[in-house]
Amino acid sequence: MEQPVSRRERERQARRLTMLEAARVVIAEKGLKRATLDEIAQKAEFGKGTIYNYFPNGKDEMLFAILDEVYGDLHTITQEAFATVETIPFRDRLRRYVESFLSYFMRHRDLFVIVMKEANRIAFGDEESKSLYFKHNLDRLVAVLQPAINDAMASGELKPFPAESVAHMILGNVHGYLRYNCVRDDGDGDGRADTDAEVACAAEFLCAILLYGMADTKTETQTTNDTDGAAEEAS
Amino acid sequence: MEQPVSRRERERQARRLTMLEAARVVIAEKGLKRATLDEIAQKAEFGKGTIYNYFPNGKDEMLFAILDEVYGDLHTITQEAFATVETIPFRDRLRRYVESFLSYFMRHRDLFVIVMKEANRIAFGDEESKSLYFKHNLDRLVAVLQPAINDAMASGELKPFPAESVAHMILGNVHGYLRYNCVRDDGDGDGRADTDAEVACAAEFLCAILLYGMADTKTETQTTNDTDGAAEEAS
Amino acid sequence: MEQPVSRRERERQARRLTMLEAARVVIAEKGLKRATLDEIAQKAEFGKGTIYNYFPNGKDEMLFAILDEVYGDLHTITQEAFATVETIPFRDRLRRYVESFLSYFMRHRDLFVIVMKEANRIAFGDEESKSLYFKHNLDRLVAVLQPAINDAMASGELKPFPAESVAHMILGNVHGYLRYNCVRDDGDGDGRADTDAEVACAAEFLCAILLYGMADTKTETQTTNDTDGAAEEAS
Amino acid sequence: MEQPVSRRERERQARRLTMLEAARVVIAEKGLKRATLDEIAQKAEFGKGTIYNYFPNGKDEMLFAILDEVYGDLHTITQEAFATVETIPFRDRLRRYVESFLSYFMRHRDLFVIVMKEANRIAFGDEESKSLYFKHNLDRLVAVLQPAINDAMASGELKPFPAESVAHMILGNVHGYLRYNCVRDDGDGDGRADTDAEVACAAEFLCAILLYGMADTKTETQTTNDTDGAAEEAS
DNA sequence: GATGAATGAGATTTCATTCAT
DNA sequence: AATGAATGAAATCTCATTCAT
Repeated sequence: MEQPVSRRERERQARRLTMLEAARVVIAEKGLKRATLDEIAQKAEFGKGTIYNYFPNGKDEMLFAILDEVYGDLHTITQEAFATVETIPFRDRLRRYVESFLSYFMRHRDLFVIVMKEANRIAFGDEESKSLYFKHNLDRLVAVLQPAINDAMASGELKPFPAESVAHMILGNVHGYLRYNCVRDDGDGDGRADTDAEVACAAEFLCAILLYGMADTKTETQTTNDTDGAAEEAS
Repeated sequence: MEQPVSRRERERQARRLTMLEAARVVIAEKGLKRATLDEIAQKAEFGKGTIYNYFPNGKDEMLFAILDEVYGDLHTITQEAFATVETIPFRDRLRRYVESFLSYFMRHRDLFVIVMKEANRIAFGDEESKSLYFKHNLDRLVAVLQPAINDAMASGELKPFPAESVAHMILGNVHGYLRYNCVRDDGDGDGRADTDAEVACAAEFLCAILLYGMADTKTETQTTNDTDGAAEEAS
Repeated sequence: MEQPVSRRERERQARRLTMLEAARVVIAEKGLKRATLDEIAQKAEFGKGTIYNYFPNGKDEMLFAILDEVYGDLHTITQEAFATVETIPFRDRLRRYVESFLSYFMRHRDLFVIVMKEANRIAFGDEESKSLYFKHNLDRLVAVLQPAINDAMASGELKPFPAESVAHMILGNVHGYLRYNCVRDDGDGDGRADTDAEVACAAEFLCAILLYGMADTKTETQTTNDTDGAAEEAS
Repeated sequence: MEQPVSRRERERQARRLTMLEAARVVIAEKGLKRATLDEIAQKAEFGKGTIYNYFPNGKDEMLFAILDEVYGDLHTITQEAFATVETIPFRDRLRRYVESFLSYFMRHRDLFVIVMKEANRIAFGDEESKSLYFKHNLDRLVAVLQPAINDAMASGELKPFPAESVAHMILGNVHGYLRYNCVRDDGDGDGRADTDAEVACAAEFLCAILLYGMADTKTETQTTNDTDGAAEEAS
């Protein structure tokens, strides 16, 4: 990361970024299929041939370069929340994590749109190497979450569910909330002002349910025992 | 459904189904874009032109016919679980619902794959009429869930969260679990034998967390109050 | 024409006419190529297959059946004006002829549109048998005009130009006027009221120039001699 | 026309012309509909895609590019004959004009065939923007003729008919003669030798009748008065 | 290294014609 | 005799990729 790079190399990287920026905008707007290399090249202000010098496999390679960045960022966010050895309770870490995650995609809506449009399509597609890419990146996130979850279970802060399933559930709910939110106010360029508050509120809601559930146990305490039983059964 | 239909009409419907069946297989395998009408027609053993007699707008119309069926089924499943006036507790209804929902897609894996591949791509696409289709169908499901949730909140069975958000969260988690499961054992045609047990187990897990959370409140009861506060704040 | 025909045969003819009527409307509106047999069959309220029973060669045969009728009518009109042995001057016959001809197509605008759209296209096309059809029908009209023109030349009423060229020029000018007129007020469904007057006026104009020219010979009588010379040279 | 153009641009124009040349041949032979882009591309020795780079709207755009050239040439011919301020009599201008006009299409038989086949079909078609194209180009020619006709009427050389109708009649007769001629010796590649003489002869004939009519007024001068009356009535 | 013109495989769509009912 | 569902050849148009300049 810190190695000395030639001016030439730095310029090359700058051009790569310009191209990816253009690809991001066009792919987010039209989807991978309808985004044409012509349009990306035009927006990037490079010749079509030049794009191929930087991304020999064309659009696909650009998409994965964009996804690399996204998953890299998410990995960093996840590590910042869970990888450090701190003594703060899991529930606070979770809250902070959910907030960073939501905030990241609220700030990069176009990246989220790209992920939504293309990730599942490719992940469920018949090109195994590509679908493994997503499995692998998801696993990397889970691998960061899992130890923290195990620790919290060991310390009695969390019920003893399968840690991997819990990790997926956390990720799935963040993802799900963003989807819900994107569909909801699709298109209205609402002020960034209330976004932070909105994110905080959403994180509050998600953590509340994930941690304590939606059932009101003050009135029906008799079901608590069943729950614990379930926790031990779950695969 | 029970009205007398002409033989002609019955045959027409049968051919439609044959075509949709072929489309389902091909689209699930290749995704909408890479599925060609030629291949669908070939698999259905009809001429390409015949497909156009039944689906004048081609592949797109076939996709939406398939989705209509899926969303119709999901609506039925949702109504069966929540629309009836019964006195059984919400948590049991939820459990039954989650199980039916999971079971439906476990039995129709290809439909789930199609939904995963195409629904988000279209829902986030720039053709408004099409993206509204998904918003509309999601709203229909929520509309069935919401009254049941409100009732359960009124009776004190559920905490007072915003019912719509709760509904979305339930749907999102079922969806998320299926995604997780599909990615996991993608491709291996494992025996149907343990599927029912697997579904029951997954439903157990999802309901456990959704209803009672992952936090072990026996050891840290002091946070319960925060939770209730959150419930009232959430948008 | 007057032979006894079976009811069966009469009904067959009636259906033929219904079909041609529909074809006329559709072909006039869309042109032969864009007129589909589906649309013609629908408008005629017959099955597509039935059309083929009556016109085994499809659209093309229908077009030629329509043209047969048109050229038949034009032939009749031409004969009515020129084939009878009368002693009225040529200029009066011409005037009457031009008026009938214009009137015919003013009353059957759709037929004229069909002729304009398709006749030249086919006449100049590479299917010899079809282009001969038009040559033949034009020749039939010329064959009626020519003797009358020769007579008028013999009697000194017309200058001695080649009769065939004169015949074509007459037909060409009637045709040209209709074209001009159709392009001019294309689409406005103007009242039929002034149509007769309009036709009379147009006939007057055409005959005036064809017979006496546009040059004002009262002021420049010296050119008259050249003219006669030309008349003898022309092929 | 004389501005310095880059080599690149010159080559682009050359390729455009090669493509149009191929299109001209194929469209003249088969007509617009039966001419396929495949065949045009093959004849031009370019890939199909390349044609679309130069003519994004395909065959149609090529046809109109050809027609643009034709109508441009006709406009030039018309201006050369009538737009200059000269003192030569109208009848001589007309003679020269008719000769140039006929000569142009005799030298470019394929262009005339294209005009005959497609112009009326489109002009009478239901796409208004396209039919207006022909109306507009005809009007441009009339606009050049009309002032010259008005001048000739003012100076007493022509009888006072409506100038616009006279202009259309002139154009219509040239057009009509070409049509007649084309139909007549369709296909025989007769020597160019006698073509000039033929054109001169045809021009002589057309002008003779247009200017002085076909009636022999030496024997029946009594009708002259009627004629002048008609001239003033005509619309 | 940058460029963009050229390419043609491949997809969609139309519709005249056939033929079993 | 009437029908219209089935057919597939044929045409258009797109766009990822190549490669000479």
